[in-house]
Amino acid sequence: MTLELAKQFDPAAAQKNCLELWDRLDLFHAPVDPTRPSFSMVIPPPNVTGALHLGHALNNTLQDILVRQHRMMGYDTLWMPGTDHAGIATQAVVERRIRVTENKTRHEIGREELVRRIWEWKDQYGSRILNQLRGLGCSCDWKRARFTLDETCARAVRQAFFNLFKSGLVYRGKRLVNWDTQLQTSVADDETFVETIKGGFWTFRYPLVEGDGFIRFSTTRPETMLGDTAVAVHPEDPRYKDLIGKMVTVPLTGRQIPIIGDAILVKPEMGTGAVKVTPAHDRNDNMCAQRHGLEMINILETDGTINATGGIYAGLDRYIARERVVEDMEKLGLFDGREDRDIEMAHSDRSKSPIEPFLSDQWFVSMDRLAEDAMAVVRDGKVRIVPERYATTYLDWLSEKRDWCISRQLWWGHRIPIWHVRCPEEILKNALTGREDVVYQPGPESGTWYVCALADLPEDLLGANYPLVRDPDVLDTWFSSALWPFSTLGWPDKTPELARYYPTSVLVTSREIITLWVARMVLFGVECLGEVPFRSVYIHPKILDGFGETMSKSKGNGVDPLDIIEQYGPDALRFQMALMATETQDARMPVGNICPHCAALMPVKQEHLCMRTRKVTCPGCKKTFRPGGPWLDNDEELLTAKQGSDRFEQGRNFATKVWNASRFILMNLEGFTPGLGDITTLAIEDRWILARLARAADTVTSSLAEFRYAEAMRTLYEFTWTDFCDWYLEMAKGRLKEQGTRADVQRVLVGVLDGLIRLLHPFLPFLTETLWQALNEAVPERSLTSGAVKTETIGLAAWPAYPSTWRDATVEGPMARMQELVRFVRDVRNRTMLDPRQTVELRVRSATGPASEIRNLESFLALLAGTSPVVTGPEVVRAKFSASKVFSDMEASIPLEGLIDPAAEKVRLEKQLAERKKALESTRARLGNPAFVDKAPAEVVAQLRQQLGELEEQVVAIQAGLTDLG
RNA sequence: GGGCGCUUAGCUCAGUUGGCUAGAGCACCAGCUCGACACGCUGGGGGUCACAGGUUCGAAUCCUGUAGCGCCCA
Repeated sequence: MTLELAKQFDPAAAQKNCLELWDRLDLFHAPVDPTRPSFSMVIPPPNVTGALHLGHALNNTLQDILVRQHRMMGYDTLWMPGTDHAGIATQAVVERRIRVTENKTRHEIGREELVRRIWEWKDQYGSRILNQLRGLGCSCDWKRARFTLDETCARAVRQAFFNLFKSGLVYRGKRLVNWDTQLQTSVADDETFVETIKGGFWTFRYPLVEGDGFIRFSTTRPETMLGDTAVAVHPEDPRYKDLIGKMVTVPLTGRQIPIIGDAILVKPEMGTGAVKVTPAHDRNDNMCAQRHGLEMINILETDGTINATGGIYAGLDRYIARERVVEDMEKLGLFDGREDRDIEMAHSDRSKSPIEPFLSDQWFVSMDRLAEDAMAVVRDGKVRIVPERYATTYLDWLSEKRDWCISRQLWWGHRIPIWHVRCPEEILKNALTGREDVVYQPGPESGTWYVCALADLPEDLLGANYPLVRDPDVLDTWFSSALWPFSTLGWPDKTPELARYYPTSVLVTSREIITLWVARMVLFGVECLGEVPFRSVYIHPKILDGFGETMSKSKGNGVDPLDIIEQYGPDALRFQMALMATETQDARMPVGNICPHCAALMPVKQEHLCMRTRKVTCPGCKKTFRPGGPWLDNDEELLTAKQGSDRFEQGRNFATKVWNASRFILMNLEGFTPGLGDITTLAIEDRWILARLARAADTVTSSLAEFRYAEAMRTLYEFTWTDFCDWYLEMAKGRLKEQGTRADVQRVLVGVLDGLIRLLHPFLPFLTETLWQALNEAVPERSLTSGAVKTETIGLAAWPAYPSTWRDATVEGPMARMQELVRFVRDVRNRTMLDPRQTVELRVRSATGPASEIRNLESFLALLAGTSPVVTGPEVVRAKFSASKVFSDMEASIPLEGLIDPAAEKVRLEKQLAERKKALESTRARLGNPAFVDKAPAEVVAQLRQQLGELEEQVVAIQAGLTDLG
């Protein structure tokens, strides 16, 4: 019956044991049980080669809390885990390795070999982050784990693309990319770096077609004149206003182009106030061209030489062409000078060569109708976004209806299922008649076709004369991520899982991904299945460091959750994550360096970031170490600090508190018998803790239903620490010694603990499971309510819900009064340094009602405050030289002649008096205001009147106390 | 440039439809090794709720403006 818990909770051992237990019981595997309501979620798939960071810890803790709670509530619960192939990031990592170790580019290695190497890499590191999530306690259905590039997901991608293509929603168009002329490939924005180089700023003139006038403009890239299709001026600029709509001639090509007005592109104060527009070779010009429907002329070959469009300049490198163009313009008398200028220029990370904006063929998804549909489901509440303000982010972005560029010039990813062919249409018709799995659409020139298929097509499908050529590009990673809520469930097959768990219940994610991911999932869910992918979206805050900056390893302000787990345990980490999840959009966490010698925590300062400081001295042990940061090497001499935060102490301390309270209860179960009788016959203190528990359970349940994690966590913290440990447990200490009360106290203690750890389980799974196992052994029958039964794992125990009749307000008043008196006596004891063993005489003047309540709970005043029998009633008088305090409806005093310092006591009372007088004045003023009495609700007025009376009495009482002190 | 958020105790933050004398954790001060817990117990000090207007009987809370900080998207 009794079972002694270890003196200390051991988070690492608990983690290990619980993970084994849950695995053995298959707790996380979703049963697909149609007899129960379902609750399902898909994980935002982390990058397959990534490692757990604090953002993951937050995101996944919040998901796990919901999942565990719903599992306990009896739902058929699925949390679908998995990873994302993260096209660019992953390919870049492997390419970089190959470059470093073998000094080869991907072109030298070849497509097939590179992809093979990336798979190898993925197999090696792909499970790392999932294992880290498991260590965090995430109750994902690991057996169903998916990868965005696996077979199942690939089928979904293929089907979705096919459907979109068939509906005409996929088209091929031109777009500017970052072009690396050396490697002859496009590179992503994050694979470029900006470097300032010395360049020029040339000024030229274009002649007007009509008349003798000119328009002057300046440029840093004269050769792009060959591709100009307009000259832009500000529409309000008085110098040029009248020229808008007129034509000018581009001298070197003879082309006639318009002068247009564009307030976005043109800043009138810059240069001459006129700008040439080269839509095919400049990002801003390109957007301008889209606004005005301008022609886009490409003047470059892929190697950076001028193409045939450039006429006499064709074949020249662009920089040679630049010089020639300037010379030729000068000969024409249209060159007006050159200034030196520093130019911020993008360079390729890999080849270090300057990036050329380059117009290339890309695949797009047409957003118009899809966006409309995706907006509609949020507008009419089929998808609810929490907090609500993020619905605006979502709707604003979708309303731009920017077509989605889905092709990427990469090798790692889902290859676009398009084959290019040039042939007469009859050939296609003949070959494909009757086939449902292949569709084709005309290409840019007559006789060219795009063929899309559900399964790979052989090159010779149309015979040797008409070879099919597979499109080389892969799909944007977000394309496969957008299908995640249903691709993971087996779509396009009609699987039992899909029927059971789609639409999913909730998506938990962060704000920066609303447009990239959330919107696209809705888009595709509605398009592919005709049903939204999730009912709610919860957007959680972002964790920043103590300076309000984004955490990152490269800055050296990043807390690694694995270090936190090691130092404080997974439950402490989760506790803090839950507490940080408030409605705000950022949450700060001051970061510290942990001294590698003595483990003291030293706050990270601005000057420590980004490797700016190489060495610091520990304030504790005076030894030196290196602050945490993106150090490349290991310094043999100087140890590098891990980083942490003292914030996690609260969680660790809380876990310890729960552990110790449980330990106390289990120690005191000698003679325990189950069977708590009628609640209403219990002692007031028992009914009080049950009322508090019922209230806490209710708050936790309703808070979580609204994603108010912090409120739920705080409620449990306060209930546990204050109500249960500070008060109920302390009161129980006396009652456990008395035969009359012992049985009931034991039952209430155990029953409350049982409910408490169930409520805590979603937050602190390891601690609570460990305690649950101990309780199962020591007290199999313990629940406060008949419905709850002992289960093999707390993960399947019933979620607590107590009768509303337990929330008994009539017991809370007397208890609060008793607590106030205890605090008063303790305060007096502290101030007067009374011997703790010496009892004190407490006198309480109050009406007869409160007086009898006080007498009821008198034993606790003796136990907790060390009072001798309390004197209470309306006639009680204060002794001279008393410590006293007035409460709303009572005045307490302790005769202390010779023990207190009258002068100090007077200071205290003066202060109290001032407070009350101030309150009294403002209360009088408010009640004296006829408008208030007239307009405020009656109960507010009545309440204030009562308060006025109390304050008046209090002032009189305090003044009398002062007089008594002489 | 557009959108959004924040400014409450020394620090980090709660404060759900406006209504008791504004709360917590850490830090601080004083005192406690009394068999659950020093990762603890007891008590205490500490705030002009960024600033200026406005609405209201009543504003930390609603509105407008100002200042500062920050996040996201371009």
